[in-house]
Amino acid sequence: MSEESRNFIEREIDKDLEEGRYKEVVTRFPPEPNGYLHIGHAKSILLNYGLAKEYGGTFHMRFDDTNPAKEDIEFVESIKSDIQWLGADWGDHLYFASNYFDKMYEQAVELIKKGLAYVSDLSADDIKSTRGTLTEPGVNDPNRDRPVEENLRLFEEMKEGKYEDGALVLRAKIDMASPNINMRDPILYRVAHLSHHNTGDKWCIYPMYDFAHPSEDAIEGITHSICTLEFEDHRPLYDWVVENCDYGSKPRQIEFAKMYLTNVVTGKRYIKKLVSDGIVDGWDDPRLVSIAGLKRRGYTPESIQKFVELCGVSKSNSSVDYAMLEYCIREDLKVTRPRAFAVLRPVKLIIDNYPEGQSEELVVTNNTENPELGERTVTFSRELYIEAEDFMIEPPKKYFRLYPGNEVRLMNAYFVTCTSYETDAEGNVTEIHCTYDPATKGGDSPDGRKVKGTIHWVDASTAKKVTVRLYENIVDEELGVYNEDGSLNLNPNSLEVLEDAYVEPDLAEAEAFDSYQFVRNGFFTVDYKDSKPGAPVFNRIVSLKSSFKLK
RNA sequence: UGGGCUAUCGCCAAGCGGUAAGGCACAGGAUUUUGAUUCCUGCAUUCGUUGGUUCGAAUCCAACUAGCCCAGCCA
Repeated sequence: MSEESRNFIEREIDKDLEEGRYKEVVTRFPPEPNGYLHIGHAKSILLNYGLAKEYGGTFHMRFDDTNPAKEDIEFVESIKSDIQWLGADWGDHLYFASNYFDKMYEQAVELIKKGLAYVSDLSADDIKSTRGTLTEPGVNDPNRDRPVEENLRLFEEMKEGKYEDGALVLRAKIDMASPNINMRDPILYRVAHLSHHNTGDKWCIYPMYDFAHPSEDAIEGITHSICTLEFEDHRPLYDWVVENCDYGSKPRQIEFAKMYLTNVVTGKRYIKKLVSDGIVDGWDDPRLVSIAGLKRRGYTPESIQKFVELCGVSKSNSSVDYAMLEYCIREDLKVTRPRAFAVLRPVKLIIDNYPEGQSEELVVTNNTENPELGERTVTFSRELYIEAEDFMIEPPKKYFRLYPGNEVRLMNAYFVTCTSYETDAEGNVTEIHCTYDPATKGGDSPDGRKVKGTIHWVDASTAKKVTVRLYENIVDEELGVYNEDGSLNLNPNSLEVLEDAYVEPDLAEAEAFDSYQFVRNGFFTVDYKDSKPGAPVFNRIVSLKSSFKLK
């Protein structure tokens, strides 16, 4: 209700529209297909998509595939599906930078004709050494004044494959003394005899980012090219290309700060190593913050959309508290998913005064906050499983769950009073005995008697045994994933597998990605990778905000 | 050190010359058949620092300070 405040990008766009610089808004998300998308990309995707939608404009999906050395078709598909899953719909606006190679080549030729670009035979080392430093200007390339005709001939020969990789490059003629290093005659094209996933062997010269990106934007009629802060220094060059080439449209670049998250591994280098070392089981391991990982962990697109919204957009480097992401998924799942009983660390509860062999059915509400989620029937009988932590032999102060002599409510069922318990040789509780009050069916006492504790349970005669995985973020970034000597510095609690958890029988038939709130245990989803009908694996998406902790 | 950018509560973030929004986190309290949720309440006399302009500044000016980015034939 109070979103009158517009971020700085919206304000810029408003101004552009008012002043008539643009008539519409066209944005794009331009990943290079060289890896998987992570939570940071989600911000860029949703920002670009959201802006287009907000202004009734168009959103383009474009692969910035100008460097075959680093790219792979494998990533094209994964990126597309991640973006689709996130909810950014590009309609039929799917593009590949490589499809513009002809147009870019034409414009490069035009630049040569205008005397704004030249072919250089300097080696990579020479180009580097003549570029100057942060404080000293560079010196002019000896090829700088090569006649236009000769430049044209050489550039065409570059295209025809007459030169080895690295032999020649096309440079823009700008200013070797510019304080902005990007403007010191940047390279526009390099020779690379590489086969491209889209254009095959058609090209052996490829455009550099600084020439390709503004070209792509202009060709597609992008109005607002929104990118991250590190490209701020490139904007003068972006504008130079837009001004000096004739693509028929003039996009403008606006930069925003990347998003970082606390308490997660974001470094691509680390993640790659974790994957290749087999520490995690792929790019979609639920402990990672890749889009695929978050999806497998059970995060919903809606929760990520909300997260991005909540974080906002600015130009100051920031690192968002991971708790914010957890808040968003709780907020979403809380009212959209049914709540069910699951006992993660079971201990048997026997109701001594409940007739042996008897069983009854209880109707319970799936989500007390959202009646639309309906009701279900659960069975109740003499032997149940309850959470081991819901019973203590010697309770501390303020513990109001089960202990000898205490009465609690079995949620949706009856009041029970603990009468005795049994332990094994090590003193672990193996069995708890109690008596129930038949008059309290449903969980209310007709005599108005109150109990302080309510615990959840499953019927031992019908419950299904399942595997539950409790994930933590894989590591505290400050500790580093790997130590300097290469040894692993892994959070020992990053994955805990519980083999003998029990759930209500219906949950054993759950479909992949179904998610549930397990009463007092948090939010879980069925893992699509490992689950089989009748023996699902549940991943914990997020735990509840807090629970009773012993001192 | 040259250039570019940023600095508002533990973490995000509004604010754009008229006297510090909001969210997360946290802490109290109330309700509760999830120690969850919900519901109240509290949480920056102060906006990186120091000066200046002004009746009035987080907002304008100046000088400092700190952090991030740039010297790939990567994007």
